[in-house]
Amino acid sequence: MKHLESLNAAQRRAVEHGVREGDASACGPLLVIAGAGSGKTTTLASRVAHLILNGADPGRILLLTFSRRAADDMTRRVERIVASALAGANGQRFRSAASIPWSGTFHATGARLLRLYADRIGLSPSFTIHDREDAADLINLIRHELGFSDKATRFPLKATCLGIYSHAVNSGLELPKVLARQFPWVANFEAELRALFDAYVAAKQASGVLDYDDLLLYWAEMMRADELAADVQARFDHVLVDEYQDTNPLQAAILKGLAPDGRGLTVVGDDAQSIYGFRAATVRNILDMPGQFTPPAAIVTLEENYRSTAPILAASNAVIAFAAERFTKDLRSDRPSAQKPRLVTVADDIAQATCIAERVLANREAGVALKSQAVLFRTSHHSMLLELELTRRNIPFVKFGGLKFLEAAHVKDLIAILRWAENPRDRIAAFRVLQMLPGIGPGTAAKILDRVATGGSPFAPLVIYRPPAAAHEAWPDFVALMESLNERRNLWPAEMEAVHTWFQPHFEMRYPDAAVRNGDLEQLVSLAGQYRSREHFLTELTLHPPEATSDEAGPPLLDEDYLILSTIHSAKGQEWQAVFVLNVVDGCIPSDMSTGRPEDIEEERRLLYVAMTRAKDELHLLVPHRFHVHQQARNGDRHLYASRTRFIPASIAGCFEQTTWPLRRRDVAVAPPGQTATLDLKARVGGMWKARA
DNA sequence: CACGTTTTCGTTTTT
DNA sequence: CGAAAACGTG
Repeated sequence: MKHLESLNAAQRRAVEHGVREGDASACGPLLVIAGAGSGKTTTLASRVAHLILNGADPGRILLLTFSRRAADDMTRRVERIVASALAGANGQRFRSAASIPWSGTFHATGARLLRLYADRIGLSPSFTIHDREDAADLINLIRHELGFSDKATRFPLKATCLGIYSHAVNSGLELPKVLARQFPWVANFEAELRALFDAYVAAKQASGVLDYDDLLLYWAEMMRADELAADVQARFDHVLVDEYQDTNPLQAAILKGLAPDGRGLTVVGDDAQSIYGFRAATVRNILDMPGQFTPPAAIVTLEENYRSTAPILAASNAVIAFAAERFTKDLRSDRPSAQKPRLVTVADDIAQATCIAERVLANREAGVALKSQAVLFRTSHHSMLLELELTRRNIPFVKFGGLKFLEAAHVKDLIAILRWAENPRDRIAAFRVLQMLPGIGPGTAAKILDRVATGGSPFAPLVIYRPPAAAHEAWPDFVALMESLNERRNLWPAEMEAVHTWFQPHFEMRYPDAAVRNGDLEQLVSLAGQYRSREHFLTELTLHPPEATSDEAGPPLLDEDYLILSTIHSAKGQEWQAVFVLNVVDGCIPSDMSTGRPEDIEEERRLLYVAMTRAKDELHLLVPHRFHVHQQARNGDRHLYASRTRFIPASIAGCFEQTTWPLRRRDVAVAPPGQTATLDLKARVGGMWKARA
């Protein structure tokens, strides 16, 4: 068949596993270990297409991916492969027939199934979903109610509490173990935390609300109930999971429930790219997968790298070779190149930004579009200075990761109104909404909330409520809005317009910089038009928040050219011709936050490996010797010195071409590759007086 | 009890 | 430095 011709032998084995001519019904479990750039997406998409072409029903395939983007990408490819395999015949008809209705992240799929089965598991089908911030706010509320916020006790903050809870749920470990392993400094609060979590679960249930972890937890519980489990299993003939190295024990349990005997199960991943340990992901999932079944799952390993040049791959392999545990073999490339990846020493973080801006522009002159170049970094704020420099030079860019659009207070305000209307029991949404009115604070809001009924007309009691004097004027309009939303007097997305109109004056009153923030609201309103219903809009937005932010007002046009800025985590699965990695320095990679335990260090090493293996032709690792500490008084000039990351010791420095920037003829002549660069004092001294932002 | 001002504190990655 | 907690005032 045509779609198999372009695959190599291993890829082909993975694609064809268990499929006989015209019969895809008897596939045993399959594990595909897919090294970076080994054509993983192509292979997985080809397998799905192959299943369909051999009679599998696309509607009975479940495709679990790591992100929404990966899901979309995958389904597009499947459609294309199927269509082209049938070209000339009835390809057009197949294109739509090949779309995969059940594809998405674990969380989104969980939400969808839970809504479907809501009345059978005692959930309201109009449950709303708390994002990280909402969940933390609810925990905080309880933390205060239980009196854990006394100043003397130094009880963990809301985000830490939620982190502990989340880790316990996702890892399936007992609380003491979680505390000992991940949060030793608060281990003495075990009893209090237990009480807090108990009350937190009760509060969520009383509010008709699920948090991210619940989407997995309830799904997993559902798969433990025989009758429901059988029902869900019967929906799917094939279950395929991408990026399996970044799943956690809870997700593994769900998978086991979906395919207890492994029939129709395919998982794909690379243990060397496991970088979500902080979310309780564990490589054990992928390593132990084959042995879960009798007979054990078949294993196919993809080791041919089609992405990077040989020198880039050699350097990446050298970095990962130091990993404490390694399970896959080194990757091979057949793309020779004379150019080694560059290890560029710069004076400080300002020089780093200048260096990249110039190099990016030079590349573009040489014909490499901005879109084919990416700057990667460990943490979101590492790109701050670069963003300033790019803006100064009018170089357009889009930044992935460190999502801020949905976290903006005014955006959350608007969404909270919709969410409260959707689920009148959602306390956190209600709290937020009520306090937007003048004269209403936490106390009054709580009082009002007790009056909101759960029955047929939940907002009716508000009509007769007498608000504090300051809120008197705004009250009738507000109640009218909530009632109209509850009764769905306007169709979606007209509802959104109504909410926006009501919110506008309060918004202007509340935020002194309303003019600046207004664009976000308009964007939100126009975004609403893209969703079929209020529920769909709310769910999608919390589960798949817009992942990119741009330096320009609106989202960049598709045909525009822009540079990619991304956290390494968000760069997963992607590739670019030229890749720049910022701050390849101890304290940044590895982050000084996670140098405590050996496992943390190992994950940071894999992070660098992931960053490096994104590059096709050109890779620059930047090593600033000095950077400004960001936590200081305005105009401060405190800075600290850093040294090259421990993951690139002298013994493998020969894999890189070492340069300094700005490049001087002298440096090129004096420092042969493989030797540590000489200290560039001039650049340092010169850098001292450079204008700072 | 709301709301403005002062003080303290911590500080990644994301569904 | 910025967010969140603590404090003080009307």
